[in-house]
Amino acid sequence: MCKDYPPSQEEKECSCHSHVSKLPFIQPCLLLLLYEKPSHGYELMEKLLEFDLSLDAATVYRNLRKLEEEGLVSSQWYTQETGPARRLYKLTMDGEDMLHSWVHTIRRRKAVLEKFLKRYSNNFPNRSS
Amino acid sequence: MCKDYPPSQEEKECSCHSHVSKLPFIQPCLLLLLYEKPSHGYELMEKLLEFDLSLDAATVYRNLRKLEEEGLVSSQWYTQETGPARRLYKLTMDGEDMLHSWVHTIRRRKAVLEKFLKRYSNNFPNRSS
DNA sequence: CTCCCTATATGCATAATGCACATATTTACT
DNA sequence: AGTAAATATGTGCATTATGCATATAGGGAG
Repeated sequence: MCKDYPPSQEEKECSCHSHVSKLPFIQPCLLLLLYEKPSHGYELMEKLLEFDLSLDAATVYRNLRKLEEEGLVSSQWYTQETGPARRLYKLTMDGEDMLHSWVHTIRRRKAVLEKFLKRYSNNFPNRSS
Repeated sequence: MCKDYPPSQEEKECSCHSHVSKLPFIQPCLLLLLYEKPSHGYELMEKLLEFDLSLDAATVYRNLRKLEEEGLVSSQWYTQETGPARRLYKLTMDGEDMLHSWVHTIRRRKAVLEKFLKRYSNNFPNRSS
């Protein structure tokens, strides 16, 4: 892994791009969902299904707390409605910058997957669906 | 994570697909490279750069040993040429089946990334490069 | 009164990785 | 000859991330 991961706000990307291969996809998904609408963990857990992400509650809550530690989201308790208290998260400015940064990584990652699939097709032309 | 990961040889895919998000990309890359040509760890380490994968030697060697435990590759010491002995790996029949199985996962993973990027573009139309 | 859904959180075992380090062979340079 | 560097594989250790189980608590349905 390179030294400057996660990418700084100045560079918007790290220099070696090695994290393309270990993309912790839940993080950019949370940032995008929170850009669209402030939300809480339990709701986000369900929305993550749209990105084929597993719905383990512990993982979602811990990732949200981690994003908050990094200053990418902020939270406050919300008890207006019925039911248990919710921790309502919203995206910060740094979080929005990080979202844009992630997009570069994800585009590159997509290109790598395409490269793999093309190379596979070259070896197995009959299986290229 | 679902119970039937990795996918069995019968099903070719697991049922919940949650591993799409945690794709250990080094494994399918090793299988594809070994389909193209039997090789050893040090050489594979360099070829993995083509797929943007970090070149930590320990990770490569340990993944190869793991693939061998699972019966997807086989190895034998090779001392014909000059230099230190090499452990020469080649793909097994099960390994080739697993490679085909991985392709389904990677295609789905690619579709998820495209879904993310499209959703991002909807939110930031000016940034859609 | 109990069960289930909503909502958040912690503890523990497991798995995977990065880095440092160890070892051995051969080549290249001084 | 001596020493550094490239080739080649491997282990040990600390860190990190995850899944699963569990705990807690509010509120609605039967």
